[in-house]
Amino acid sequence: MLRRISPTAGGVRMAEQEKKHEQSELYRIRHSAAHIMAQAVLEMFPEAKIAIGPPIEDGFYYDFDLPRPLTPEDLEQLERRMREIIKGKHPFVRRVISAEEARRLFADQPYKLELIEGLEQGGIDEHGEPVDEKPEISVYEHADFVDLCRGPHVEDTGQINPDAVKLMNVAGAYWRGDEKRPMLQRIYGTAWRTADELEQYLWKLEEARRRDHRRLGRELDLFSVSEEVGAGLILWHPKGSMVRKIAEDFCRAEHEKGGYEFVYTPHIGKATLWETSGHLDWYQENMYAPLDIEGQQYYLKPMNCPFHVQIYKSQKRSYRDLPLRFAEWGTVYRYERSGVLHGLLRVRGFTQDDAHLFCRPDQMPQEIDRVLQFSLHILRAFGFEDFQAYLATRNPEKAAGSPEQWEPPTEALRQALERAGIPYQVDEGEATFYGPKIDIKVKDSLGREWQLSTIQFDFTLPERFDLSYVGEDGKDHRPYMIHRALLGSMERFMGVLIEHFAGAFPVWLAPVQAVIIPIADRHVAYARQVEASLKQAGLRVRVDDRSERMNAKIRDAQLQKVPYMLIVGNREAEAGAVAVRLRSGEDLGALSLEAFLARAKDDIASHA
RNA sequence: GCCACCGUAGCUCAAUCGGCAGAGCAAUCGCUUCGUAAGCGAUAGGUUAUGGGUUCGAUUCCCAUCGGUGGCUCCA
Repeated sequence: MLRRISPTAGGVRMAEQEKKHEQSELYRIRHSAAHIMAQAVLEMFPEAKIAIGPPIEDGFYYDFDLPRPLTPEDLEQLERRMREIIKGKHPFVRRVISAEEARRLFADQPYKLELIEGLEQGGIDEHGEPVDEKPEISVYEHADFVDLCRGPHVEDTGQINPDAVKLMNVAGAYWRGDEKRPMLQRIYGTAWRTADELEQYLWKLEEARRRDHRRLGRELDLFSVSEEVGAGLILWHPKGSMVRKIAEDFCRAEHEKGGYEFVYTPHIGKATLWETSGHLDWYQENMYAPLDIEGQQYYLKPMNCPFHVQIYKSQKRSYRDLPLRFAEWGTVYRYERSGVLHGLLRVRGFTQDDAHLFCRPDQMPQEIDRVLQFSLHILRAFGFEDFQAYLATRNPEKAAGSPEQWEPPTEALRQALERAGIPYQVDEGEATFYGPKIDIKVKDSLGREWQLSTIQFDFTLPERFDLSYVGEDGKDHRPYMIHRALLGSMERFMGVLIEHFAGAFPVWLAPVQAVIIPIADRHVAYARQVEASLKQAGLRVRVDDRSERMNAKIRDAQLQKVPYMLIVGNREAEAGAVAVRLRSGEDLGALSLEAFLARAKDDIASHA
């Protein structure tokens, strides 16, 4: 899906980039392929109502209102027909027409009529998004198919490579993305310049399937979801827990070095707390029904902030105390509609690496800079190098406080991004109800973007809870508050990590760092000795003492993506050595225990 | 939540038109003791997601519920 993007303050104008993108060959190929597909669909279902069909990242789609659900066989047939149309080399002809004429042309196409309405009035584009100027109405025609469209397209259908087009799948999609409007059938397709590019794209999809954290979660015995426990609730197995624990321990240590203090808070709180915080006003649809405890209503927490605020309020604070940074691996519960749940990436109960920063207004810019840098430091430690930031601004529909109140913090976040020099885009109206925020997305090894860190300014809670500190002047002042999670949630982060590394965690994170493989039973005693000394040195090792052949043990360790396989037989036992095989398949040969340990410690320290 | 598809042994998947539910891997028990990706044999494993209906007969057809997959909407 193409993201709606706004111009950034710094240099690069996104609108221009978008324009350039529209002129690109792939854009025109995909846009044209969408028209050709619509033609094929109309031939199959003359009564079909057509909606919109834009190019998207990696392909295109078109939405239809059809008399019956499409089947995979339909897709094959449509694809064959598309190839025929392509071979016809029909020219695409653009025509600018009046709204009158457009209405006549699309008289039996209600969705098109609605689009024409929007174009005519100006101010609304085909996605229902506001645009500045009133556009002219144009149609593109090829063969016997005419579509309301602003273009651009290829010159004729022959410029599309019939071997580089493929229809992928059918999905439901609301007309104009509005769940109150009709559900249409969306056909997704992909199109490229060459058959080679198509093949590469399909390979990438296959690779993504191979790395799917749900699949690896089962194969590597990391986590599971039990139908009996409930959807969206994660059970962490010992190996997954080990990875998560190491990640958490590392982050805790960094937080302590970074000036944070750890706190623990409960999982439920009284209704009055959530009333004061504003969650019952703004966030109730994501909260679970209250529990009744001796006639009082308690809610399961969807966020940790009100609790941290209470800790702040537990004593009179001086300006000398600030900034205060309270951190907690806080487990929260949020209602998510069943259809959105997805492995570890979208769940109903999750643990945030949460923290709340309380500071004086004059400390604010510095505090934001600091947390931004800290966030990048943590993400880099886990092997992420590519970042993209999003500045989310006030949503007039869903915002506490006045626009004037929002202005300074929004500007502070923007300036912090400028100073940090990471690329960012502005997401208009995407903020939470309590303040503007910066979201940081990382790119994984397949180039996919994942949202992890979030840094959210919060000017409402200090007011709602009447937070104060005593200033130099002896008077009470209102502190600023920043809400932040760096890995985001441990569940989502683990999911991203699994996919990023395809389950082959770097040594420092690997749940089992080395498997010791005795060649025959008589080598088990020596294997145990090796195990003992490596454990002594802090390594996570196991002996595979099953009555299996060495080959089978290597294969199993390999499939479990264990970083080191240490083969021990007569030669090693005599020399006090281990024969080291890496999961890459590389054979390092026999190393003394000391030499192996040095190597392992090196890999661990460098996060390799 | 909505649209489409799906749910058979721990996992991956078979089972013709509605006619006795099967294989590989994993597990268990033996045998085997092996030098860089699967040694051999035997055993066990099922209310075909759950509940209801149609039928002489349902894994197969229908309905409901639960769960999953791909999207939409929403989101850490």
